[in-house]
Amino acid sequence: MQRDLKDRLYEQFARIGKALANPHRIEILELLAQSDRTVESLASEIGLSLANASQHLKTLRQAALVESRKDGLHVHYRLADPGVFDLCAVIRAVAERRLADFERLVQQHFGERSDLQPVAMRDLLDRAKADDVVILDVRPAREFEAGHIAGAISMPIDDLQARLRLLPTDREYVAYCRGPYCVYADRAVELLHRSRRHARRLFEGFPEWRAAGFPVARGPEASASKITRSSRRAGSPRQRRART
Amino acid sequence: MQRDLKDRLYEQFARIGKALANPHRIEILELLAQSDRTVESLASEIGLSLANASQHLKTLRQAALVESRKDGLHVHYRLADPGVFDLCAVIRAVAERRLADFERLVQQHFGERSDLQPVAMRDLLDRAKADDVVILDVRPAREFEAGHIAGAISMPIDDLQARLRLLPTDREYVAYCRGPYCVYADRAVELLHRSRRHARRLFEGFPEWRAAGFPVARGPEASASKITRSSRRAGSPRQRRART
DNA sequence: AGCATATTCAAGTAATATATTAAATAGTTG
DNA sequence: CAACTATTTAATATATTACTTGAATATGCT
Repeated sequence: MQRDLKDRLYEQFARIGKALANPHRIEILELLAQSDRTVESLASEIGLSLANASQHLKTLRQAALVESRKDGLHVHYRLADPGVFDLCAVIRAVAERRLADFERLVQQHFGERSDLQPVAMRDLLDRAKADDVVILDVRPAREFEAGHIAGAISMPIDDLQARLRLLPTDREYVAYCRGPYCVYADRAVELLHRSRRHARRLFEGFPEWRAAGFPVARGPEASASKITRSSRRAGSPRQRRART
Repeated sequence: MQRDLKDRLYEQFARIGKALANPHRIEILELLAQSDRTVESLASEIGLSLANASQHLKTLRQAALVESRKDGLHVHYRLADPGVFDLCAVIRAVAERRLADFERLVQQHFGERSDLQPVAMRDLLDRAKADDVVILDVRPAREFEAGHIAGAISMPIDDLQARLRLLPTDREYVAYCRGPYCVYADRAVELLHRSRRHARRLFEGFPEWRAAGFPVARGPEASASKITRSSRRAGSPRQRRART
């Protein structure tokens, strides 16, 4: 009964599913959720051959999940719709809740992270409004420029060590990166702790922040030199807020 | 850098994606979003051989999207997590917005539906609170029992014609079914219109209602005989509300 | 024009997925 | 226990997918 119609509708849904049926393609989508990228840039970041990356992108384009724009020699790919990130996010959520293998993997590699008391998005928003915290975007500059948490300062993880002296020691820092399983923010927090600064990471990454509808900004700007010392108690970090 | 970890994480995500890479498996998931079902029941509804249905269910179980429970001769399958319906919903949303083929298909088969002015979930909730409308669940009784919109009356589409006389002519009706592309509610509205009753369909279906957090109920109950005639103007349907 | 670079395309192969058929298992009924 | 039903498993043919390699295309630069 209506079999033909149903088959055709579900065939369309499965086009999306098929595009998500490969680990490298999901990784491509999550990278594109940070910023546009060229084929070569995606291939080298993920460790794919150029031809292979190009083929995956073709698959994704045929499923209408990405779009491309030609710019001279380069072809820039981008997500076709904010809903594409939702796809990744829901897959991740289900994997977290349901896949024992996934949980084990996370436990092995991020088990110690709970000691670092990641900050929730809502809490960060409140503290940012109170100008209570310095938000550090530790992703590559290109991704910061494509979109970042409003008020954040670009401090790519590779430059952080060299630029530490720009960061007053009496402020509190929250670092964020690409997502909950990206280690950039962990490394940043580690570096900041080593230099006796108070720092935590945002639990999520920028795409989750944007998807939640929290304030974002675009473009370069906000050099670290703008960070002022704490106006509250010069020389000593303010009391840590209680978090449960 | 951290390639090995990333590969393993994305491999897990892709397990979910692979499970969604087949039209019949997506259809199985959407059916299970209505109610638990046995293998045989799924196979016959979808038009699959038993062995084939069993294999698809095995795939879904290995991706931890469904669980099974043995009951005598039968094995009942159910969604493993509410997030699994979210997967279907997000895929559908992306298909609707991005796939031209899908849009064309919908236009061809449901193009005339906009004439019927489907009711939005929010509007239905408001009107239900005001006891302004009779909500008819036109899915099979089994699905109604597994969960339905709070206050709805079970009126399976196959019985509707025979039970029409139980429905006062001076009330307004909203019929709903499995989802936006299920035709049961369309047929119900058509039958009700033919018998000069005022009726519209809910745009979405029960799983969307539940996922939105609107009030639901379980179990049999609520026979049609409980429907009272309108207390406002006996004999004539009340004025239609303006909808834009 | 000639060369370099970025990307796509085409062909081939290995691996994986799908559906069919037949056989095996497990539980129920008489 | 035999007959029956629901489900799973196994075996197989076919189709699809993933990655590699090498060639083709397209653009920009000198």
